[in-house]
Amino acid sequence: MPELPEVETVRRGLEKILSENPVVENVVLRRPDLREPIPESLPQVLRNQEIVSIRRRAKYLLFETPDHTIINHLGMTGTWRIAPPGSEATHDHVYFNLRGGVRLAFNDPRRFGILDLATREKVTENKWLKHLGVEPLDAEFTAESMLAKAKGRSVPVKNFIMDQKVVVGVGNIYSSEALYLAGVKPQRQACRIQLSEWKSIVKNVQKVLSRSIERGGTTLNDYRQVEGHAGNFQNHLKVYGRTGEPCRKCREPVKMKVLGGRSTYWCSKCQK
DNA sequence: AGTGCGGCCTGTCCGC
DNA sequence: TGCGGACAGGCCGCAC
Repeated sequence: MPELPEVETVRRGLEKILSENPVVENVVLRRPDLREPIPESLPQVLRNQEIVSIRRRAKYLLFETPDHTIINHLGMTGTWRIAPPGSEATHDHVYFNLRGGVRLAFNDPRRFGILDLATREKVTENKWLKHLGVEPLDAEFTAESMLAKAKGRSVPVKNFIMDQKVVVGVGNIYSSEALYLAGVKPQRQACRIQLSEWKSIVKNVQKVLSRSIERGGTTLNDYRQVEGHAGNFQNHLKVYGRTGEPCRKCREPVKMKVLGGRSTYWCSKCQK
């Protein structure tokens, strides 16, 4: 589920809680087999450690102690929440008991999430992080660099901008949304996109991600902010999930087609 | 090397 | 109402 805006929203929620309760007194692993096993050493490594910062890289949350980084991916259905005594839930796989009495719970029904551990000095070599491309909200994400990377790439531009080795954080929802705003058909081959079109795609990827962060992300089913609130950006989606409904600009019914195994939405009149 | 597909899991929804 | 099947926002690894 969660793409960059949802992960960033969760990061901000966790940052608020951890700035007031920074010490993890202990960790409880209730179900350590997520997509890959949670490292057995995690509880002992985190015991009585201070979380000095919580960062985001791509769709990963990075909890940093003085010596270690905890790497967490929400998968499709992962959530963090404050879990007071008595609020235990099915699929609560991990608890962080914070000094001060707050308990954080990681809940993930589909268990596509990731919880991994690295030393801070080796974190960039971690298997989940080492191949990641550029951050879309950073200055290095430019039309010129996308044009260069797309050379020789025949995949649809929509799948290309979802490729985490190219640019991170853009998933199935925001790729369709950004290409709609840019007026570019999602099925066009990446290598055929002109520089002027890349300029619009870059600008609109940044715009849609920023606006979704401002609205606390997109909640379709599972995604929740740490405080339990739904996001709001689902009310601002232009094409995603709107098959057959009128385009908000030209009233043409929105089209849907599976590209690279993922549902893709576009307006056949507004996107060239 | 690049591409496309299967697999990982569970929950929900739709049609019969 | 019950059941089977399709589908869901991610990402890796594998064949071609």
